[in-house]
Amino acid sequence: MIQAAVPSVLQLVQANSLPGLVQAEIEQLILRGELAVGQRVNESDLALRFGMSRGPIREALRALEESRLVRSEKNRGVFVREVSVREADEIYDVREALDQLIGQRVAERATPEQLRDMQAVVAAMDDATAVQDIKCYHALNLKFHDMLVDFAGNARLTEAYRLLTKGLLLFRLRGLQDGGGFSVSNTEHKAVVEAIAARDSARAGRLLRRHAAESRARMHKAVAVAGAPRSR
Amino acid sequence: MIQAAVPSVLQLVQANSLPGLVQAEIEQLILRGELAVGQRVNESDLALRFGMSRGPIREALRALEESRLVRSEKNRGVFVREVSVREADEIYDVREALDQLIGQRVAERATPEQLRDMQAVVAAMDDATAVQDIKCYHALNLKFHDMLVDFAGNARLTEAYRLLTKGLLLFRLRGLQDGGGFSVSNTEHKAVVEAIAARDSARAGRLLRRHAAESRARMHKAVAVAGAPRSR
DNA sequence: TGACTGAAAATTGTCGACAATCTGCACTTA
DNA sequence: TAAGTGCAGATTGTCGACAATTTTCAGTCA
Repeated sequence: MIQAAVPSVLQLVQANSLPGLVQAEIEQLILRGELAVGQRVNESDLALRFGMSRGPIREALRALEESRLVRSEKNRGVFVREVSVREADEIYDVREALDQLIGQRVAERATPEQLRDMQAVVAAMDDATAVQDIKCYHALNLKFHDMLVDFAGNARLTEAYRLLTKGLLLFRLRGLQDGGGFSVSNTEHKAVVEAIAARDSARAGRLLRRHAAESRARMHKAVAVAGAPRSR
Repeated sequence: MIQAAVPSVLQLVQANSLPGLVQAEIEQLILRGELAVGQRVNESDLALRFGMSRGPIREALRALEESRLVRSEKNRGVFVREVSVREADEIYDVREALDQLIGQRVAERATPEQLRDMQAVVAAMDDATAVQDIKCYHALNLKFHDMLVDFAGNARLTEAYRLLTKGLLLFRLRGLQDGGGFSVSNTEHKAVVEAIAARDSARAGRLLRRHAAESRARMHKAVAVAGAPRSR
């Protein structure tokens, strides 16, 4: 059981397939911005980089295409997907609906331990705000929402939500940072956690939806400030 | 433009990649039940069947795995996914949230022509009900919901919704038909279309969500009647 | 100078082959 | 008879090679 908690590399390789592993690897490359948005992804390069043939790479890229992180043009290769403002807006529209559901379910189902975990992360974000450590804050913010969707206890919901989140991450890679207020954001987090602690399902849902809406508004503001970059 | 509306086979093959084509083909095989739920999918067989090597087949299967229509076990092959009652329930939970959003957006955005299309389908379902043509009714029902999500005008929403719908389709393939009432279902459809026609966004959303909830209840009823089949 | 042509290079798409692994079955043994 | 063992066949995982296509770029001509 202790071993299962921290699987060895051997176990990882044995359990997961090679294409699955490189899929995760390439995904990180994209999400960390090491593969630029819009850039073409060269199969041979990746094969060389990971020390394998192009077969597994192609399989991984097909999977990534299905999860909309890359798009593929016949005979021209696959490209890191560019997410437009319009598409980010669409994503937010869906995300608001899902966040409401998440808030409700977490309020209904979160264990006391999970509740403590959430409060801890929110407190950590307060600390990060105090020192103006924006990078740390962002990491914690991602973690917070990841926890929430996990604690909602619905695998399909998690899956759908993560898909959307990746799309948004991809959008942010296009260069615009969050528009100002990140202490504001944590105030919203606190209100959500409070509602969850009070087991007020409806309120938690409403607040988390509103949080998503505010986040979307901040995105729009950032876009406007950035001089309305190419709107496609 | 006329050609674009009905693309020739040649154009299809030129535009879409081979793996993409067989992906769609295999998906149909699964959704039409020709590949039994839980069954192992043999790569060589498929390669032979489609007259190509295993490479493109494997790529297609990876994509299908990402869209959760199959699962893959290392060195053992890929299997048509079995969707449990529990998972179907999870899907419905998400679907309710999305249906509400769909109802709202369609009420806001549907063109008069689209409205007429919806009314026509609902009328056709009435006809199917009159003749007790359950097969036709189901096809129309799928079409109706497909139209709705399209008319909501949000590509990401469409994508997420279709993913869930496929999961539900897969669940139904496990053998249980809808529990009774299918004229009841169309009454709900009519109410939704009415709200849309009245441009009452909130009501359309509420009604479509309720319709999903009723559908879920019918599913549960059918499962209970079918003697609580293995719950995994 | 600028646009066009065409060959060379690079890249993707597909295939067949072989290694690694699993499955089924006959055989052995207690 | 029942459990275990080991071999043969089937199946998946990966690779290197070649065909098809696109891209690049030098050379040509108006």
